Amino acid sequence: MNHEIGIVDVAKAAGVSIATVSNVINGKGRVSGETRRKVERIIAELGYTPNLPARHLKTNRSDLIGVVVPTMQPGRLQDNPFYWDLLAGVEEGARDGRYHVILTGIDEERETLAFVKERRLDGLIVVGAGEGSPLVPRVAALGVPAVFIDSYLRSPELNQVVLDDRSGAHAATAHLIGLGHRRIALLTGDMPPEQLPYFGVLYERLLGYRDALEEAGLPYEGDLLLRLPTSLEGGFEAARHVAALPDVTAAFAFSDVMAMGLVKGLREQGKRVPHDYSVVGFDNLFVSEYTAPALTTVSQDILAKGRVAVRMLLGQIDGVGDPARRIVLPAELIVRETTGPAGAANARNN
Amino acid sequence: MNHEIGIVDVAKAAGVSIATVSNVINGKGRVSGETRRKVERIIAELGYTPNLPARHLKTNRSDLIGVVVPTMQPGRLQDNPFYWDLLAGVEEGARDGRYHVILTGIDEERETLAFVKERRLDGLIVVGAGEGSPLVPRVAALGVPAVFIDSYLRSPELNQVVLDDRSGAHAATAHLIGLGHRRIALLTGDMPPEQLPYFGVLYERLLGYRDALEEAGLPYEGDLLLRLPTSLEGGFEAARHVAALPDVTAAFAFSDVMAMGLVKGLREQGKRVPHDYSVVGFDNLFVSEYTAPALTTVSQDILAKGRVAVRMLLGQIDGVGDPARRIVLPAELIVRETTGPAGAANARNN
DNA sequence: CCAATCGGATAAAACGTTTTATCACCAGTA
DNA sequence: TACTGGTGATAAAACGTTTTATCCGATTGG
Repeated sequence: MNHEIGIVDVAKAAGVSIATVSNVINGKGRVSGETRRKVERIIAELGYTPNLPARHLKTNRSDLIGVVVPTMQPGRLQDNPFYWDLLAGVEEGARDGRYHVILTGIDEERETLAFVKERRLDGLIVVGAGEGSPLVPRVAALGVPAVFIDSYLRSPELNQVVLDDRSGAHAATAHLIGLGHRRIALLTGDMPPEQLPYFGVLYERLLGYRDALEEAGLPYEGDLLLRLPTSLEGGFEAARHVAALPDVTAAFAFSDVMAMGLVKGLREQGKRVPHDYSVVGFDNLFVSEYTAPALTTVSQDILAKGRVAVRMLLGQIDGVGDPARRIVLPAELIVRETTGPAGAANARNN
Repeated sequence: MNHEIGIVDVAKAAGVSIATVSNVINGKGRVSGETRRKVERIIAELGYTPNLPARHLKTNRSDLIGVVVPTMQPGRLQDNPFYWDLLAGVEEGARDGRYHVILTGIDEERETLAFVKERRLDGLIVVGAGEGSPLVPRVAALGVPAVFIDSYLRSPELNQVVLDDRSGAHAATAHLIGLGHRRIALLTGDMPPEQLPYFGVLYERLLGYRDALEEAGLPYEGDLLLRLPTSLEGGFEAARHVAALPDVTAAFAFSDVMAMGLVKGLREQGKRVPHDYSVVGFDNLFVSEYTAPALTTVSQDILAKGRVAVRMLLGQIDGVGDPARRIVLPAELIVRETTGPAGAANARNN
């Protein structure tokens, strides 16, 4: 007799049909104020809670949106405490729309994405799948509303939200140039150059760097690009190379973790920051303000990124919202203590 | 005619009953090798994928496990890049068991947890709900398998996985004592003392600190406890108080972020670490190795925490596994550069 | 006064599975 | 021969919703 109470029990107790109860729950068909109130009272009394799987079977939906992140995708800033904020933004937005978020890390090569169809996911948010990623066509083929974060995909059919990486990198580089630096090393990450466009985020930052050089009439020199992993260790190792490059007085790292590794590495070489070298990072991690010295960096509002993406996705799901577009979020340069005027070291040396 | 193909289509195409198809899918009833192969072939040919909501309706399950985290719970180290690793561990473990993870941040006071029943979640992982939290009885009342992470709940009925905070704190304190420090400031967080036991993690660390003092025959002095927020800012502010405490030569912070704030604050006061003050943190964040100086801290394997928790939960769901227990994971002291012998400053001053 | 409209409610048919009870068949055994 | 037991397969009854088509007044319009 320990039977979960369902819509039929409510109907019976209220003396109405189950269709009416359903209508009350979903606020759909026509039902008089009086019966509505009665049904609602009964629902509360009985403590009825709907059986969502049943509803989902009938409606062919799931009220679930999937967030897909790469588990170990090379070239991503995988060690960053980056995803959490993003996820927090998504989750918050989804919950307002009575959706829930289902998270899954995927293996680029193998993953079949079958669960999307199986579970009848209502939408998908894909993080960090670049232009060349096999994931992109696979997701598109699913026929499910989707939005890509940090992807810079060329197809105008796809919904995207990205940071204005190019402007951010431009601002960072221009800041260094304004301080008198002429040769600025670049820590780009270690993917092969011909693949760089596939990692759109990094490519855009490279473009921003070039923009700023060009604007200042400075040459873009290939030997200033350091291809090392986008990690603390990579940045640390980069210090050796930076120190060996003649006339280089500044470095721009494409992530804060790299920048932190670099600062540490430079110090171990006996170099001081910003006295001997200026350093700029990218991301503005919450710790970047508290490193010593505090890191000059490009800030992005990751939480907002998540919020914007989910809002866009829900719009797609509900059929409202523009057919497809790319939303670009602003990047902001935050000047702290790792950057200073060029020539300080030279002045001392002379 | 654009009809999603279901189990009936497979059955028709294979010339068998739907029951048989169901059996081969689930590997349940008896079905001959021959027909099994035939059905499997048809399934592949037709590209059939099961409709999970339908299955879930029938089986009254969801193959979903929920992860519940506090959104803004006071006293938690909310800014830490902590949750992501935990979640990664959980997700990995769940996926092996064909479960998926549904994430939700909850508002302690308001949240009704209704979605657990509505969606027929198979299990719940609750993070950081202390002994006094209203969440705990609510989860227990749900009657769903659950495991609590970082909770230190007294009830032996509840499944828990925690770090060995007490031993970790003991090791940290003993390390400082071994270096000759006699008065060690403690950055505990800012919850009122009488509520401290509710934040089990912090309380255990306090106990570990006391253990070490007692072992060394040192007094436990209440005025060494600094009640400031468990954040970078809190640690930063603590520096003023630490500097004002007579004869204090070391500090133990209950999180790395606090420790980092403290180091920064001390430096702004003109104090050097570890020359004037030794500092120990807790957590071993991935950045802690790269701060300057590198942080001495207590390390915990957060990924493993997630993995262990989900394994425990799946055991509960499947009915195997011990009825209920508390798993304690080891903590390890990592000595880096923020700790050094006491008396260095005194020696200089004299 | 008849037809048309409308508000309120309902019966019953799905939705795509799993599962229980049953069946047909055959081989061995009494 | 009749019975038992096992193997392979199936028909049909759920599971708890949503939704479509229908119905029954009562009101309105001509």
